Amino acid sequence: MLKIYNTLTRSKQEFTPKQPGKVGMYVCGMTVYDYCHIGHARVMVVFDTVARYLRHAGYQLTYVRNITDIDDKIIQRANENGEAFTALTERFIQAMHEDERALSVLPPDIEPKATQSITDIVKMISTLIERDFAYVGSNGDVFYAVNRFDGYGKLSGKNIEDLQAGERVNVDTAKRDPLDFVLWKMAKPGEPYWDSPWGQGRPGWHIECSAMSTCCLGNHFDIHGGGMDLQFPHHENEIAQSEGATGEPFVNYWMHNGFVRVNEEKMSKSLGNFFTVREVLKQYPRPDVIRFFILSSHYRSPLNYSSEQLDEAVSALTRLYTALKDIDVVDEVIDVEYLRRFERAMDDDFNTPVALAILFDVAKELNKARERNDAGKEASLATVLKKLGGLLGILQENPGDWLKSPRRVSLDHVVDSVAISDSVSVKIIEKGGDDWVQERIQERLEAKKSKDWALADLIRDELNKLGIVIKDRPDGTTDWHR
RNA sequence: GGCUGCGUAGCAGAAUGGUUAUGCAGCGGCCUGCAAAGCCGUAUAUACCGGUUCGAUUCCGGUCGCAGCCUCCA
Repeated sequence: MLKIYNTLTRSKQEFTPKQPGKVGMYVCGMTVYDYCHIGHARVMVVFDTVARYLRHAGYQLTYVRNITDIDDKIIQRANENGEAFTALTERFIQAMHEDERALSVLPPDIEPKATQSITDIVKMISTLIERDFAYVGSNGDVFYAVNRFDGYGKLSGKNIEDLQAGERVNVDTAKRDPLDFVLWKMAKPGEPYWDSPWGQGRPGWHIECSAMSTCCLGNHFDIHGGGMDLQFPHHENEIAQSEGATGEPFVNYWMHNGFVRVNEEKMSKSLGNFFTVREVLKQYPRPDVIRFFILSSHYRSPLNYSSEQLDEAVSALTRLYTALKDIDVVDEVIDVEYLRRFERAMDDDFNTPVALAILFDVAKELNKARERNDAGKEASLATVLKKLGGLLGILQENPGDWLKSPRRVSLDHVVDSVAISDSVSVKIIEKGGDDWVQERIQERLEAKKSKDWALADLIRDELNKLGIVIKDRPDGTTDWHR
């Protein structure tokens, strides 16, 4: 039985979809004016993993993740660049999709864009005005009247009085109440705009998610996710808008992922302490590495970013891929025991650290089977391991290739480029090309044959220095990996 | 200031009212020409102070420390 921690109730609850067997999930996606950073990667990977698991659990899932392609920051950035805002957003949407692919993130089923949902947004605002939840302010902007909505604050655990007490000084006089937020913003000269009953303008940030989610999934759906920081005000406002407009409950389960931190501090645009996905991929080019790093802590916990952590992910994955090496997986999972343990972990609010620990248990038993030459057991355990890895979006590459691929790229002495994915190309270590390695290994085998251990060890040391590890097989051949 | 949440071994990171998490790093052994990988064994922990309990790291209260939201932010 799947349990999900629901921010709304601050507790783990058994998951019961509205309609048996079907799940609707909406996740707040990116505002596309810059490259995705590791914090964005966490959202993508976490909810991709949730989606994979829900499907594994037998649900027919509709996964919606929106794109915010119009807002103040986009307009500002486009102006700075002297380009059309659409050119800017198109470029970064493409970059985002490249990053996703490089992280083995499967595309959501629907990816609505704010600019393509203006009709629905306008319709929802009209309804809110009709139902007296919204009004036109003295400057022509349309605002949501927060005090009209009784449940305001139920998600973030805030109450209106506290919020009013903590108000900032610069009060927008166009609003009736400082807590009110904008639904439709009038365009200033030169700004992009869409026609509406209230004049030419653009949607506020919060309304687009209300409109897009209810349009794609219905007025009332199962899961809504996003980063912790969206709890307030974004998701609180979404509830106010959607429930105000439809009169129905909006979302049953709210899921929020924790932040990525750098030196115990939130990674964010405003602090400027962020690493973009493509930056990190240059050093750790394999999709599995960043995914493993992200999934190695629970999605609600903080995740500290450091190269040590990514190095550990590389080591851990090397162990798993080493276990999988040279085994043909069979079609069907026979070792159901591990699958059940894995499901028990994932059923407990998507406990990926425990799920990963189970992969290591499988690897250990697999290695034992290998030691006693039990090929049948090896194959069946390799099958479970790959299957479980697949549910987490890892371990799907050919183990031999993976182990030989540069997955922790030293930035020193590099020369040649090699394409890793459509967004990333990585430089290979000088003198470290595959052919060169093969030659050195051949030389070492000759030295070994003539029992010139000193030379053999010298060659091995040289290879080690370049990050290449060699392994003499019992049959006299030598294997290697990076 | 108001509201959340957190504090587990060298590091990362789970879990639990009484019994091995797991990975990396360490130590001893097997294997190996020596290694590597793998296997076997092994050490190190629950911020602090009280309370509840036969027993608390786990529940409750307090102290200290950290993070987040309250303003755009995943």
